[in-house]
Amino acid sequence: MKESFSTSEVAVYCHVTADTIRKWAEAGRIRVFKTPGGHRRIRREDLLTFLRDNSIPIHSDLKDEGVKILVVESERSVVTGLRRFLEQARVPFVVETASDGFDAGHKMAMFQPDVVFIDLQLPEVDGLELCRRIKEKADYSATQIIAMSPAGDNDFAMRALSAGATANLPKPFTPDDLRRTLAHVGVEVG
Amino acid sequence: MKESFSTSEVAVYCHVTADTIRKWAEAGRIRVFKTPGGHRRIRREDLLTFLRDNSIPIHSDLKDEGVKILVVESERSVVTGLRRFLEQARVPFVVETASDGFDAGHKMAMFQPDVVFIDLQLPEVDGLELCRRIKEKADYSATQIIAMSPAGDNDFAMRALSAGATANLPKPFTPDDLRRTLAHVGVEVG
DNA sequence: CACCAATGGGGTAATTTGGGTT
DNA sequence: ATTGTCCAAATTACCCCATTGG
Repeated sequence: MKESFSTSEVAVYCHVTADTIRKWAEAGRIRVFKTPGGHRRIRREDLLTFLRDNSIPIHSDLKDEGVKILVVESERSVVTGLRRFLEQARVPFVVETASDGFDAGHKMAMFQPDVVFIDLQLPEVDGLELCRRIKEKADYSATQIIAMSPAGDNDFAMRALSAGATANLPKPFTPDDLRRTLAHVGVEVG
Repeated sequence: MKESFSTSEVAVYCHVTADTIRKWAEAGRIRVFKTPGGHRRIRREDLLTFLRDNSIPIHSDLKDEGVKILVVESERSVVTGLRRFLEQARVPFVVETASDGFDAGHKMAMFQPDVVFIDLQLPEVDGLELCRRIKEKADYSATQIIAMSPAGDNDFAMRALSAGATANLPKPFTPDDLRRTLAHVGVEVG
């Protein structure tokens, strides 16, 4: 996530030109610091404050509400467990769900999750194929996939990893399984 | 693509003067936000909503380069026929394809098509379910769905319409079938 | 070191606002 | 009731070119 912006970048978010941002900075309307050479930089935090103070719509690129997690499953069992765990661990997060291929594709595009949980035993959709589909898109090369296969089925787990999953989570899982798996995909827990 | 406009720019699209836009903004009729200096800005999205709500013709500058069409099928037969037809008819268009539910959902979100062709005999996906999934999202209430069922199968065609399709296109189809169907979903041909 | 798109400074032009009126 | 017009003051956009940043 970008932590600071130049005047012209801020200009886009504010729907004005870079010159106007310059004026605002000179007038002290927006908080700014300068590089040794004199170029202005605006911190993300300061930009957000400014946008909020002036009721200017905030583009989703600027928001940071925590880890974005998409759960693809048919029941709601994983979501509830995940929610409880992350709340207790005080990890900021947003969870969305999808129950079929269409929803999964739609949410991937709209929500741009950091982590995707995929139940490999979905009734309608081939979970392994879903892993491949996500990973084959360059935009999602950084997206972490956690495949969920029945506990004990090692073969299934291996196939998930070769289909593009970063980690495998047995199902059902303990809080400790979850902690370990999330840590493995780079989500700081506790 | 411009993402926001000043009052005078909006005035042109609405066929009134900038002062009138100002009044509309004050009256809360059109969604607006202000720069710190007090100048009004209207987001493209909000302008389009306003124009649609008031049945004001939408200038092509506000749209992108032609009718956006998404074709959901497994072979490439429909796309090639469609391309040839639209080129010959000199209708500006952009076509994208999807071959499964995931792709369809992803392209719907990224591409935001005006018209979606759905082959009801897809091997992996239930085309009727796809129609319902698209139509149940409020964002796509204006999206036109053209279902494609085997010629002669009236029952199939009827089910497609009740699932949310605007029109049915027999498969295989003639250029005239295509012209009629496109006209029916509001694409001006010839 | 050299490149080149981006930025700053300062001056000027064009738009926009708000309020009152037609 | 809605829209178009007028005005001065304020705000924003545009322009040139030396400097900076990646």
